[in-house]
Amino acid sequence: MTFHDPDPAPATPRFRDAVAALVLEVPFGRVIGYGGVAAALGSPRAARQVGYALAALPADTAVPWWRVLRSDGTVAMAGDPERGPLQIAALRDEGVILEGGRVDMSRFGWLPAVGR
DNA sequence: AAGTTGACCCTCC
DNA sequence: AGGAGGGCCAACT
Repeated sequence: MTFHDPDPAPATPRFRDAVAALVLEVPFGRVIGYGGVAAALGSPRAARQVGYALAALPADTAVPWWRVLRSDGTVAMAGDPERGPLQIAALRDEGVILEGGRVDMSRFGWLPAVGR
C-alpha cells in the first residue's frame, strides 16, 4: 500500500478559498468586516489578506464581495470609479443603509456561527 | 530564497 | 475629529 497524499496539497492558496467560502455564507442584507472574516478564519491579524483574497476573485464570482466592509463600516474601495459606486449600490439594493458612506456594523454586521 | 506589495487594523499626534 | 505611521500575514516576482 502506497501512501497517497493524505492531504492533497491545495494547488490554489487555501486562505483565499477559505475567505471565499466564508464570504459566500454572508446572508443577504448583511455585511462583515475584513477583520471579522480574518478572525473567523483563525487569523485576526490577516485582515489585509482577506482584502487581497477578494481582490483576486474572478469577475464572475458568486462570492458577495460587496458585503465585506472595513471595520469602520466604510467601503474600502470607495475611491474606485468602477467598483466603488457599484458596491455602494449593491449594498443599498440589499437594504443596507449607508449613512455618510458608512454602515452601522453593529446593526448590519454578521458573524458566522453567531448570526446575531 | 528574499524582498515587495496589498479591497486592512490599531495606535499615536 | 482628522491625518500619519507601523504592524501583520499571505501571495507574488
